[in-house]
Amino acid sequence: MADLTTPEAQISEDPAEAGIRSETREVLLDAAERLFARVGIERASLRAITREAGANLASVHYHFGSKDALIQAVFARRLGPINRERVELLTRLQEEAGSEAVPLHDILFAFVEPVMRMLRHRDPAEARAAHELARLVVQALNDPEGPAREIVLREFHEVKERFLAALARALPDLPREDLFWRFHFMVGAMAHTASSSYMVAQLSDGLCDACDVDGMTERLVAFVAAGLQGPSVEVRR
Amino acid sequence: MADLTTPEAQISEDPAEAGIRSETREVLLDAAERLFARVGIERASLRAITREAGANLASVHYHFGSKDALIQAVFARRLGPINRERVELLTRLQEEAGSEAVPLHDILFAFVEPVMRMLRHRDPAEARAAHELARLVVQALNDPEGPAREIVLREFHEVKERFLAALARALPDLPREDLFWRFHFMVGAMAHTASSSYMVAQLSDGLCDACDVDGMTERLVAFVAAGLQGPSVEVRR
DNA sequence: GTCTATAGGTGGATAGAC
DNA sequence: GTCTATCCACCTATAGAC
Repeated sequence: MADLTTPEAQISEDPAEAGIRSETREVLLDAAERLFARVGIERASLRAITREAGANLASVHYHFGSKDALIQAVFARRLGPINRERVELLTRLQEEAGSEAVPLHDILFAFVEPVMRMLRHRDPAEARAAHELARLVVQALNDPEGPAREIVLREFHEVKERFLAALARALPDLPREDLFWRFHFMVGAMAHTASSSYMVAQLSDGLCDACDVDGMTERLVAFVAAGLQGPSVEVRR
Repeated sequence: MADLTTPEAQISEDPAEAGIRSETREVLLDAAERLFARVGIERASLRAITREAGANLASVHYHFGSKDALIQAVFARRLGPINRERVELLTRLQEEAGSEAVPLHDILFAFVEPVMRMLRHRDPAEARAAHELARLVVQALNDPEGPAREIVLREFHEVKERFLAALARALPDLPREDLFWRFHFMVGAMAHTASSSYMVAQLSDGLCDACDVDGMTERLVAFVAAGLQGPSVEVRR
């Protein structure tokens, strides 16, 4: 992160080697991610990770400083691009809309698309890895003592603010209190879908196809849109 | 579980002692639950649990056989009653409805009420414990190698089947494929709400009150009901 | 930057006295 | 049923040679 001098840059001049991109740091991140998905973050020992990476046990401490820092790096590497893209998509929509509010459906789509694109990956192994990453994020979010929770929340912060503002404009008649609650319900539905969509396949005995990411996305957006637009309830206090 | 002989029964004749219910087994379960919530399941060592319980390290192995068995017992003890009550509430609704379909709102309410009742506990410490239990359940569900996942799924199985059937009757025009997907979205919204409702308070800068469990429940049910009843999307394959 | 060796600690489990 | 003492596997982290 603070690696501004990039002392490795002068080494790999070989074009073939540059194509393979097998720098230890990256290989370690890949291996860690794979193992986190397979056995869980806590249970993935540095010994197992470095073995998987074909690297030395001490290399993790050289490149990251600690296991916790490695964990954080794994999450930051994935979540950064996704959340940046969410914000960029929304920005583009707002530019197109000019002084109008962005349509609800478009906002929701911009929110889920960057995640769903990962799940839709052509390579089944990559798609599976994406599902497991989503699962890891939910796991991290529900582990208050875990080292990844903070990263996930920080990476999500700007997304949350921007999309809440956009939703407030798209749903001008919805009381702010309802907006916050419904945003929360929406995040829950989406997180559970991204992390456990395979469950729908077994729940429906194969009728629903979790690999049909586009269909899943459309259904999810439709469900959430209907929920957001529903009537406000009278809440007696 | 297979404790049919109950060899302890002959011991505590004292009425005062019976009221306190301080049998080691139960004390261990309480202590474990408390520690799981505080530091996470994996990070709660048997040493810390038995210290918290005022019991001996070896007592866990005597009463449960292993740490994994203790973990499973903690979850089973809580989830059993909740899920049994969900089913009972639904059964009662169906008896009242006779040959009619149970109204959607009532079905949803029966689904969430037993969970929300825990969160609404008068004692703030108990209410907090309930939130953390919900968080533990979500955590367990997202940890494929964890010993609690299987228990959670097994305890939920009958609930799932019963409520899916009831929803199918309440929403006769909804294609089955949509029903499965929307049920999944619903579970996600509810799980995230039960486990992380405190986030809404900080998200809304205090405007939303996560302690107002009744208001939260009504909003959640309204959101999900609107989502379930929304129009089916045309999905191109 | 990589690797070996090892320090220093904690974990779950169990044998056997009481 | 309870408790002590102990086994042994495994972990992260680091020092220091190359």
